[in-house]
Amino acid sequence: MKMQLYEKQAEIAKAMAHPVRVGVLEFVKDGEQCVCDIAEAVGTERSNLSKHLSMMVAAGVLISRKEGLKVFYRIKTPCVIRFLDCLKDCLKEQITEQQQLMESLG
Amino acid sequence: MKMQLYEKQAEIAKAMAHPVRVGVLEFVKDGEQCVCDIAEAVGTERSNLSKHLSMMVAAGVLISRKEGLKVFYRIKTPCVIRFLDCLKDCLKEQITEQQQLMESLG
DNA sequence: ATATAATGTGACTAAATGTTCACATAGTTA
DNA sequence: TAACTATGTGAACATTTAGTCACATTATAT
Repeated sequence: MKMQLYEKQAEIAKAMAHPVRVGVLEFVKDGEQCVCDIAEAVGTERSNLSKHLSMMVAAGVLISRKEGLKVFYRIKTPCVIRFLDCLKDCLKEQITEQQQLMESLG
Repeated sequence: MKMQLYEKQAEIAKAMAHPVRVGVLEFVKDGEQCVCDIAEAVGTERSNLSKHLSMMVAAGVLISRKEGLKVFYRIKTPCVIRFLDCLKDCLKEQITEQQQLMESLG
């Protein structure tokens, strides 16, 4: 029972557990963007990016909207943005810690 | 440059991107626990768990302390707990959304 | 209707991750 | 010292994930 919840949570975490996907989230977090612009921003092949995007949709962190030829992706819920911020906070703490190590080294 | 930051963030997210690891975090989040108790709580082989634990230490989300025969693991920084809470919030939102779908189905 | 543009898909290969087993290590107790 | 307990490690294998290519699909414009 618990295990099912853990699996679901792991699936959401996986949707952010790749540098390309973190880049996508960063790029779309302030508003929807089309695939072509996302591709340019994160520097990835279209077909590869397509797969990252569709798994992020499957995991429930992104949703898409079609308009003419283009498909726009955006973050699905505010909690994904908070999640992303938490990730950055964790990273900041790690960097701060390393700086303190540096300083104590003299 | 940005890519390096994304990789670091992805590494932290990876540390939570597995059901066993989510279970570990849940189990140790209120205080340190020894490997034997963690193993029992998440129901995993020791050697397998050992590897999950050491990668979580490498990613900077856990730290360990040795006392006699036992090794205790605990969450390294408060932001990891917030991170975990975000994950649960995301899951809750998804479940709520599904419930609404159910209801609109009648 | 044809050509063009943006995106997605399927099949395949490559790479990373997870799992298991047998064994190693470190500390403890008799 | 010998036996025991808790944990970690290395090698092998299995599984999952990522990346690439050629091609399919959908919408637009000529």
